[in-house]
Amino acid sequence: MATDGIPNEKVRDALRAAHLYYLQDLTMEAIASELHTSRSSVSRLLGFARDIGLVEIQVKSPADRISSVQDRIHEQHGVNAYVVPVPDSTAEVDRLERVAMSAARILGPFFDSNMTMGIAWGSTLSAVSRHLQDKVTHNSQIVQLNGASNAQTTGIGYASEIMSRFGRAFGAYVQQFPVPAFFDDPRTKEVLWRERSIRRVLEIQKRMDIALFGLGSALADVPSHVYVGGYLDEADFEQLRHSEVVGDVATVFYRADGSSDDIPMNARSSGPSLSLLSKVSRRVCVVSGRSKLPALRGALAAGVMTDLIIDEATAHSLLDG
Amino acid sequence: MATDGIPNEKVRDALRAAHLYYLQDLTMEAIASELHTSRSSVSRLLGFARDIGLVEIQVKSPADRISSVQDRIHEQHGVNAYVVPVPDSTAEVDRLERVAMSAARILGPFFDSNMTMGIAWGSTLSAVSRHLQDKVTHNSQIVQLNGASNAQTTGIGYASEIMSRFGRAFGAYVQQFPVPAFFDDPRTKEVLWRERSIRRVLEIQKRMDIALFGLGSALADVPSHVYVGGYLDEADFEQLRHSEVVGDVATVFYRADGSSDDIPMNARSSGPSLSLLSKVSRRVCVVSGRSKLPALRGALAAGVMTDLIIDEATAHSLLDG
DNA sequence: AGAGCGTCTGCACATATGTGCATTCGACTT
DNA sequence: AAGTCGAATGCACATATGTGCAGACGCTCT
Repeated sequence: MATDGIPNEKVRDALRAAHLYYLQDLTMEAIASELHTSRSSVSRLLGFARDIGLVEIQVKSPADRISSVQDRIHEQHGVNAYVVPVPDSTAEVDRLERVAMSAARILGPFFDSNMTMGIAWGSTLSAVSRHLQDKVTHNSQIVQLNGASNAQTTGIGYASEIMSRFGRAFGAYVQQFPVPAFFDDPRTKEVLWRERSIRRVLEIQKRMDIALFGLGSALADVPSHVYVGGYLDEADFEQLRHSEVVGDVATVFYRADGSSDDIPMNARSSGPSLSLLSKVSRRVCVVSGRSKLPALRGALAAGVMTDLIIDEATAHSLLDG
Repeated sequence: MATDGIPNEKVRDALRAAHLYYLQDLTMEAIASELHTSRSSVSRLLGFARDIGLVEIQVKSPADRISSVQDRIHEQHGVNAYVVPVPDSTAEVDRLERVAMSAARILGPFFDSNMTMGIAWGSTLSAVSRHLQDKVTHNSQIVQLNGASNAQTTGIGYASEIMSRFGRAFGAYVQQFPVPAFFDDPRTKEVLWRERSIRRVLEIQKRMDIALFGLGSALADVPSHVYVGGYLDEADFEQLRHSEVVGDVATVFYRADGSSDDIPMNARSSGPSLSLLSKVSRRVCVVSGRSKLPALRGALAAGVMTDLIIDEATAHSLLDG
């Protein structure tokens, strides 16, 4: 069942309240008397209705796009841009939070029944997962794009929490990917990739309709989760520097020109190769913060995304540079 | 221009405010400081944003339809039903008002650029027109379905006000139909229908993508606008009674079984014949109040509508009877 | 029956939002 | 330059909405 343990009656009331409030502009007071309950209950009921996704609010830019920034990004880089307004003064953390919230809202309409969405993991995705609006879908699934365990931990807690938040929000089946983020030996990966249990996941990945990911910025001042979680050692870093890596998508690395060939680390990565990724019809990238700029430029050069959700300041920098 | 005399800057701010408020859940206070203005201005800005249709709020019934009423109506009568929740105790006038408000909201998504919508006129349509949400469309038009003038007045004020409200809300071109609601002599109609200026309108009607109308209930306790506005005289009423008429759509009459042949009054009516109307792909009917029930049954029998927007009580009566 | 537990309710209060009004600002007229 | 008008602003107040809390209610378990 999609409607877990929630009494059907409550949903019915919530639906009715939402209808009266949002479609008929009644005040909560009026709705309360109509439902024979107190105003405060109505307030809570409406909150519930929003939570379970009975109410969808869209903000549409008028046909004559105000935010020409989005258009210019589209022209220059061929991706659909969603520029999230955030004042420059905002702290980096808040900025990510706000971009993530918008991303979660934008994502809603993208995902629907009978679809498969692949998601990476990291601080960006974690933030997005915390702001997802519920939306009922059927026969849909969420699949993890790259492994999360490392020498220290299984990484289960972090990555799988992201996964399950997505699964819960959409009522989708969640397919974990229980492999390490990076293998010590590329041959291990090759062997493991032949296992049926793994191939099943790889097959699902291959059929996904949407991919959702943030960007890792290898050597930026604000290192991404992959770079501080004990996934890589000093030798690995040295190797990345030597390969002139500027960023990664789902633990697959690339250079400033978008190329990702002959980067030894990729043979050890559990993530989907960029060429495989680019077969997905919709590839949504969420970026927040100027420190991601080099990684973003590389990712754009690689043509890794079709849709970009980005904060205002970084969007401007992207165009200025 | 679609964006009349509104300074572009205001729209930009409104869009930004809407984004921050609806998509990032900021408080108006926070938005005010971000836009360097006062909280009250933000409140007004958001109101403006809603007015010009930057914000769209949808209430979606979950897949497992709560309101089985809609489904049952669909099964029994083959039309898409939208049941508007209204308590039974509500006065007839308020009821119409609330149904109209919901209708206006439901209508929004139906109409888009490059479309033509034909509309009737009457108290129901008038109410709907007063609650329309703005929506920017291009190359779209609104066409009047039936004439509005009578022996006393040209009817211009009333009908054309409805028309122009629709036109304004959608930024659509408005095509009036400057003929009497009923001709005294059917031959006058025949002759006039050959005039090029009239044929032009008839051509537009023929190509419309949506038709929107209420129902007239001929002999009900609450007579419709047509029946009190001096459009018909006592002889006409007698004739209608004799023809066993139960209602009308855009001044075209029909019987309880849905038939409309051999009703003399129809030869004098300026409205589109039911057979012509039924060629329109989407035909939306708005009904409020139990007194419309006989007219509604007849209209359903005639298969005149594809979508029905109706108040709860009347919907129940429809199923019960 | 009665204790234990979690959920739901309405109250009272804390916040957040809407709006009349007087004032200011700018564009345009005389 | 002064005058006129309308739009835009912020203040103060009126409404509307959100939420902590204590009590009520309906369970289960003993």
